[in-house]
Amino acid sequence: MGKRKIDIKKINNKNYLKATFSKRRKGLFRKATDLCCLSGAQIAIITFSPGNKAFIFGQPSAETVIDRFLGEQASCTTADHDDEGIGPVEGEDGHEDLEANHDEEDIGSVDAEDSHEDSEAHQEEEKEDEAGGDGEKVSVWWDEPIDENLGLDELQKYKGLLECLKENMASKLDERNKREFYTKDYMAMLNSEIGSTSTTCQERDLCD
Amino acid sequence: MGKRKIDIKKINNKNYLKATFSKRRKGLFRKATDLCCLSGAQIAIITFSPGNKAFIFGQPSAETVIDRFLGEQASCTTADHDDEGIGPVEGEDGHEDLEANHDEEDIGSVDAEDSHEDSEAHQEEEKEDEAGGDGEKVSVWWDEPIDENLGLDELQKYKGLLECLKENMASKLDERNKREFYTKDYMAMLNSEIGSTSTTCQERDLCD
DNA sequence: ATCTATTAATAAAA
DNA sequence: TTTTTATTAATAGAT
Repeated sequence: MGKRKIDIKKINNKNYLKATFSKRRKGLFRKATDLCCLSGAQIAIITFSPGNKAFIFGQPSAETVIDRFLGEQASCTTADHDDEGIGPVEGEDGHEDLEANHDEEDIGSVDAEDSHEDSEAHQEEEKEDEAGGDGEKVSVWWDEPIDENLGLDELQKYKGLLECLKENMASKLDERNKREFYTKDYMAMLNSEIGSTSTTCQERDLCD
Repeated sequence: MGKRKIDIKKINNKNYLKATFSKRRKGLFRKATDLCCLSGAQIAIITFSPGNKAFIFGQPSAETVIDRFLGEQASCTTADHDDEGIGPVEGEDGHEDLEANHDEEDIGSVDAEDSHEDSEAHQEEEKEDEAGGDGEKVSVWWDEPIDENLGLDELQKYKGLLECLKENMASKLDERNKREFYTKDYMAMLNSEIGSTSTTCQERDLCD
């Protein structure tokens, strides 16, 4: 879509890569915005740039959608012997496929509510340090500090999420690992300090 | 981008909504594919259609990226008094913003590895029930049963994830809720049956 | 960072 | 429906 067609293959020139990632990441989020506004879909996008920086999109919030996804993943079909999909996500149709395995996506009942939710989909906070801010940009809800999205009411969902994750894992672990997981890790969690606000989890090497 | 420009506002016509969601959801995933291939970024997209069906995109897998996101969220800045971003995600640059608050995204060191990963980004599994399958479509890794992605090795990450979530929540809860959360929910988890493979989590009403 | 030539995505029609 | 076409939208390369 430019002055010349490019191959979709790894870009090695660093400057070109940077420019391309920036442009296309914004384009991706814009597409997600449009899709949310048009259809009322809930979408979360987590992007780790080549430099390992996170860019998050979420409608209504990334956490909300992630929780829903993880919760539904864990809530139902946790059998480990069949090879069909999970299929816990069903609103009102009669299908049973969680993923889009065929073209007819599904829509559900949406024509009952009229068009009155395109405004709440534009709560921008994009801080662009460009010179001439002519103010024609509308608000987006991505690129905001994650803490903003982690309101206390989100915590209620984490409670359920953790339970769901537990169930999901429990069904996958063999007895030995189950025992180890439950006893060691959960007990460690219970016994650990919970008052300090800046405890770190040494799963990643990104914070030192 | 069609024969006529459309407003980006809620579509009420059900058939049009269905067609539009389908087309644009595919377009969104295609854009994500391109961005991954071009830049080597890790991306996860979780989409709940208006009919509450989930469509998942993930490179290398949705779970991988989600885990990374939740882990980094929880691992660092869990203070609840300042209004700046979290900023735990730093690869090698000197920046400190987790979210894209300015245009210069960041890239990192990527020119070391040559272009040899456009092939692994195309493991399609899209089961299209179209008549003339001329086989010119390449593989994608979205739309696959989630169980496929939930290999046992993913479970290792959930262990860390749960710890991180715990830390993240602990710093947010006030003492009363902390006590309740830790004692009630975690103890319930510890005491619950973990052998049955199809336990359900009653957080959602999607599975009955 | 902005502009513009060009390709890519897609709304409406077939 | 799926496919085709007329248009708009996204963006590669240049400024």
